Amino acid sequence: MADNGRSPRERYREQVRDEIKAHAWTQVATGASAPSLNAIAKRMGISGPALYRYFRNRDELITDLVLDAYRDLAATCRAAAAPGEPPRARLTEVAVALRRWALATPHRYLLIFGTPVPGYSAPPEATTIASSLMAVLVEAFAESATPARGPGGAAIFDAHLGGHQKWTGSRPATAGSLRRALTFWTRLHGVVSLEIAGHFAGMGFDPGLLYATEVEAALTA
Amino acid sequence: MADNGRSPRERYREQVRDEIKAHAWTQVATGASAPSLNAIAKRMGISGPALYRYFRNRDELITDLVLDAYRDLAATCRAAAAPGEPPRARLTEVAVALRRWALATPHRYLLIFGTPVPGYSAPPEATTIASSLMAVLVEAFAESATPARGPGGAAIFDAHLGGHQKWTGSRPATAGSLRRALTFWTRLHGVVSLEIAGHFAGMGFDPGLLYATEVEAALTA
DNA sequence: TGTACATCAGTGAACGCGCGTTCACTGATGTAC
DNA sequence: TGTACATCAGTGAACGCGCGTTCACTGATGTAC
Repeated sequence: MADNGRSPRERYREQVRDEIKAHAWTQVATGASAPSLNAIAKRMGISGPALYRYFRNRDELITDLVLDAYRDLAATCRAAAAPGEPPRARLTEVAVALRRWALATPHRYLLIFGTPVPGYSAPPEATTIASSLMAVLVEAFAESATPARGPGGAAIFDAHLGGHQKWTGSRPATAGSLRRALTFWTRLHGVVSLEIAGHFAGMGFDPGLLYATEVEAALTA
Repeated sequence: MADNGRSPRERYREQVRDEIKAHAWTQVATGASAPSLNAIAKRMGISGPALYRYFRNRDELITDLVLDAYRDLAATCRAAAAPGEPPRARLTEVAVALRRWALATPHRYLLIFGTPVPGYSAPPEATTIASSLMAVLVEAFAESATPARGPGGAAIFDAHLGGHQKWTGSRPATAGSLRRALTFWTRLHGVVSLEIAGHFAGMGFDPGLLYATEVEAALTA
């Protein structure tokens, strides 16, 4: 809509780039650990080399996909954490949004958090966005009523975390909030990733219910 | 050692099969989502088609790798759960063994629990072995002093689990034990899989310490 | 112990395929005067 | 408004490569008499 000052050519470029990425996603979605330039071109009714006008090479395409996925997930989680509500409700909603996002586009989730794509290494920018995602959790836990200096091991880990807060991005948080955000995150990922990979398939129970239980437990503990 | 009655030819066959699989593993370990028959053959100083004497096709090789990995992991976990000790100690040791196993051969862990190999679907036997793995946890939790009918959501999930115990294999267990085993497992996986995929890389803290904290929390909760 | 035969591991050529990427090119679109 | 030029999207041919898989074959090993 807001084509602010960009030339028609620039707008066209971006449009085609987006189209390429869209095809890349559907390709990844239908099996294929990583998208193939030639296959995308064929789907678009375009010659293979044409894609090199838009992406320097395959890695750059993947990088773009990864960053887009990260950004979208971060935005989704941030949107889910409505600032008005109490922290616990916010965290629950973030958790729900995360699973919904993962189930809607499992390949996207797996591209980020699954087995690393062979021969490809994520750009540093990805880490930055991941941090901003984590920040949503950290902030909520920081506001949380129970600072929850847990017993035993948790205290040790909190102490250990003292010098390692680079990953929250902006303002510092207590070690306890960092730890809670981190373990909250790993617990969500544990359930979601196993569900997506189909490891609950033969077990008969409802993964959504397991998830809800786990989320509640993680927030209560 | 115990070459019980097997003909020399049979022993040779098995030996070569093992060698092929060994090469497949090192290949998977050095990047490559799935092993390539031709590449393996080249490494073995053998022509490509020769492998078809030992595996019907590529899928059969992968299946063998997957099953071997499952079996090895199950055996490792079972061995770690020394029957003499109290359940809590056993569970801790299983957890430690699991992470050790995963870190020693990340590709093996990821082949089982990571992004599914495109175009390949695990054989039903894999599920069976996975169940036997889970049984180790279930048994320990069943013996555990605190049957821990958790508050709220846990009770709901326990009720839900009522009709879905097919995955423990042999003797039935209480829903509470199943649930605890299951969530224990998802929590371990959450940390281990993120660590292996390199998602703690930029964060500076010690993943082992996080893991220990998480294990303790999971057993205390 | 020796010979005849069956088994079967491994070869080399060939199949069709898809991959990423380069190159010199055509032709349309935009820009400057 | 029209012309000259520059930009740049897209093409088609070609590169070398690796993939899984089949086929007819050679030659060694094991088995039966």
